[in-house]
Amino acid sequence: MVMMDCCTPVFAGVLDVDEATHTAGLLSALADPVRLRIVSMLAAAQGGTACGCELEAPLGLAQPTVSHHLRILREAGLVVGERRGRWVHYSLVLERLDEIRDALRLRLPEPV
Amino acid sequence: MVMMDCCTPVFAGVLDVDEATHTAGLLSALADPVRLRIVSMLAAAQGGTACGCELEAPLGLAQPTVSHHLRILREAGLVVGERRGRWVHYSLVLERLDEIRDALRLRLPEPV
DNA sequence: TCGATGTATTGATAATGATCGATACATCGA
DNA sequence: TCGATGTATCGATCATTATCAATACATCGA
Repeated sequence: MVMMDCCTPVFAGVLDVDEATHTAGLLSALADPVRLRIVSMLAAAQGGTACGCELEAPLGLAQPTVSHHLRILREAGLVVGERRGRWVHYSLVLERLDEIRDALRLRLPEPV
Repeated sequence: MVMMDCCTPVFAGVLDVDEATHTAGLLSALADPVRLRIVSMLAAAQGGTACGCELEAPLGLAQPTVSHHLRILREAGLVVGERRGRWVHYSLVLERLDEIRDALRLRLPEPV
């Protein structure tokens, strides 16, 4: 059996660098155990909202660390923070989570 | 208006550390522009399969770098590699992608 | 067996990121 | 206005990671 060539490269519909970078940015914001737990805490909280001060103890992390993670989630558009008095109440942006799930729904080519 | 307390912390059903670490590991494997493009290339390739040598040129990366990314995808269970002669043909593990998408489907609490 | 080709590993380097103490900023109650 | 409390930023440190040259390993064709 002669094997001169590998296989025929057909890369139609492949993510370009910009699309891939954008999606990777969203995924990176979620690809951390602490931030996943924050997201699940916000999803489980009454009204889908919690203030940062509530997160430190269950996460077992210092306040600047929690603030750091909330900032990353905020800059990725996964959460929004609304100040109410001394506290900032964070809530999920479900549309952004849906966007991530949609980005992972690959369009496979038709079987030949 | 008196504001002595923040809000009532109710964190039932929150991801524990092990679950969060596992999901974060899967997400980290995808949270890279190069690896997202590799995944989309495999999804678009004939038969859902491509060999590593095909990826270097369109990605514009050196061979060890592509091999590095394929290894990360492989160790995360997102792709499998099958050697055929000199070449290793990689294909997607769609079940693993579904697992990620399912992990991002949050179970929101019932409205009160 | 030998040279060619595809793949994996090693080692080094530069960049990114997680963490926290210290500190500054914002808002409330008194 | 002042002290208390929640939040954000700064600076430093340590760990992780993306990249590639060099090299080793695997397989094919001759």
